[in-house]
Amino acid sequence: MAGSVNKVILIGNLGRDPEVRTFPDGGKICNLRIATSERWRDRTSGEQRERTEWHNVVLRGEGLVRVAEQYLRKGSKIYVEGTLQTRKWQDQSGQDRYSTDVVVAGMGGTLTMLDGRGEGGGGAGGGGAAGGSGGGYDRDQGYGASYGGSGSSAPAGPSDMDDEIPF
Amino acid sequence: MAGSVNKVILIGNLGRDPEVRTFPDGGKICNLRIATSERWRDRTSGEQRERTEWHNVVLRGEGLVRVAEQYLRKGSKIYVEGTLQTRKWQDQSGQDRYSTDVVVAGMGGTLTMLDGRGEGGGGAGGGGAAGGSGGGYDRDQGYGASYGGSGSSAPAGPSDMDDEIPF
Amino acid sequence: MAGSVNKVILIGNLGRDPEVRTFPDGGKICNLRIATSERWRDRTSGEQRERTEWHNVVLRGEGLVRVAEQYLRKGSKIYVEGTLQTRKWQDQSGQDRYSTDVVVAGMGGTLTMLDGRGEGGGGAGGGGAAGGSGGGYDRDQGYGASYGGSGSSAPAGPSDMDDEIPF
Amino acid sequence: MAGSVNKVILIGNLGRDPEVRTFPDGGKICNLRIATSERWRDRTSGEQRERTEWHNVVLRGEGLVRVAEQYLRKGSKIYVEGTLQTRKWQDQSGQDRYSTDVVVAGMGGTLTMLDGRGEGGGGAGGGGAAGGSGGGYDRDQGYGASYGGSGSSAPAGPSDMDDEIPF
DNA sequence: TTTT
DNA sequence: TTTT
Repeated sequence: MAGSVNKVILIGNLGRDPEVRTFPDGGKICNLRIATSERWRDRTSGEQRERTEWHNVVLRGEGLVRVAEQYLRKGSKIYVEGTLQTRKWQDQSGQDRYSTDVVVAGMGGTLTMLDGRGEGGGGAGGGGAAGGSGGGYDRDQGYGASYGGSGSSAPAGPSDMDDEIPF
Repeated sequence: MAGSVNKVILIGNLGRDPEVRTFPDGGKICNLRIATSERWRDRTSGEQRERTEWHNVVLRGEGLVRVAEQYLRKGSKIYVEGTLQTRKWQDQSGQDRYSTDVVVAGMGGTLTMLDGRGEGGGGAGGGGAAGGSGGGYDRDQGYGASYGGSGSSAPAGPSDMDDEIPF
Repeated sequence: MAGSVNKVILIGNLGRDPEVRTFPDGGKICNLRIATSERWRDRTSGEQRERTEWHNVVLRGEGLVRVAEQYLRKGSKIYVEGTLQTRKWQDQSGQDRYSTDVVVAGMGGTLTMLDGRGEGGGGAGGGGAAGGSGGGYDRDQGYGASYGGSGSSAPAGPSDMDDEIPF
Repeated sequence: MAGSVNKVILIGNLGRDPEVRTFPDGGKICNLRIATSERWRDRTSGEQRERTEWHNVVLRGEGLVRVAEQYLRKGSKIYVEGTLQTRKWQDQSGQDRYSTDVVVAGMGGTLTMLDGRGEGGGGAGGGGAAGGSGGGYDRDQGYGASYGGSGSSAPAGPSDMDDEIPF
């Protein structure tokens, strides 16, 4: 089906430090846990209510992962743009289970830090944008999934084999 | 946490007819199953690849539900804007399970039909927008979640006279 | 044309304090000047480049204007979601001129403050969200254009009890 | 300012055929004129109102331009995602003038056709997505700005020199 | 289970 | 100038 769009935009804070996983082939992904919350006044009781939602975010692509490792910490506030993906897995008893992630990768993926100057909870150092640099993870808006370097002009460099990666 | 955003934008087709549930208090919700798909050319093999993603969409609010009942059918192409929500439930064995939905409701929720002229598979009739219906489910962009009830069907309260305001 | 979408999402900083205009009928709008900037590395020279874009943002609706007056200052970082609107006017010589604004109003409009805790440059005080107010400018996500007045401050009509509904 | 976002999302119809401009260096851009419209019921009069907004959209990057040339026609319905850019120019009398465009290019830019099957008004032929074409303008979602070919790993291939191009 |  |  051409003509489809699958886009998620989140602004929230990390509930814990980023978790990076390295695969045998050297590929890496990074898992983030992001909280968003909404507040509203209850129509009937007039009380203030709040609800926090937790999101599993997966960063793919060396540039995005490196930025996360260097600058993000528990508490960091970020903007991410990615796609919704539900993956199937099996629990110990062999039953099918499903988990839905926000995958930030490739051309449509974006990660932007919103903390004043790269603090967060740990001391990510650096600052808003690319900071260090040398890496080329600067782009359109904030850090983009621009794992440029290597000449990989494809949308999603190392993630071509995503299908095979049991992240 | 103020300062958060939780937004999902999908354009896709319904995999089946909308399913409406009515609650004891008369409230209704509507469940949609929407497919999005992405295509890309594999970098190494050069082959065309495709992956379809299925999304659970929940419409809340009488206006949205009515529009879905009247106009949407299996195959309908729509634009929806909503929020990500993961809910917890228990399976037969009492185990915790989680499901993630795209909830279209309230002020940030939008549903817009993208089919040429309100067909779909069944014969939704009508067309693009809500049409008459006297319901006031017309808004900013397409059908909005404007269960304003009280007659407040206008886009922006005091701005009804925007045309006249030389801002 | 049903089936259209006109949406702008900006995250940036105010270039100056908000400017509020009051109309004879008591209505108010607020003009903001927001900067976004992109950075990229020039492909040929390898130099770091930056380009700043300035946006005219118009807030309509008493809730949004009040929030801006109270909490926003030059330097404040905000998220806004609105629509693109180009208006025509005439310069002194009677020539047609056009200006394009991002209008934040109505149901699709959102303004969220992203500063740590409601500072900005002046001392907006308060914090992230609507603060006390009793005004109902709290909503789905951050401050919404919820000039509902009449008591309809809830996110989604019948879904007030969503927590209890096992949908 | 790191940490900024500048994003426009439009769904609308072309008011006329795409207009392609070729530069001395062989680079191309394509200008589109897209209509979006909103409908609402006037709160006081109860009358149905409608307002159409016209947007100038600029496609940059050979892939996007080629897709536009091949498949888009007056009347085509499309989804575009781009950034807001205001450019300054001088009229005959030497006065500064400004125009605001939605620029679709680079990594954040997306163009997706929403017409049933690639019709439009002329006979764009083909269909929804890029289809054959051997061009590789298929990506994440619909046609992406995947000016792959030439090994240009940069966000916006030929647009590196955008600053210099008086488009 | 949709669409192309 | 598009669309409904």
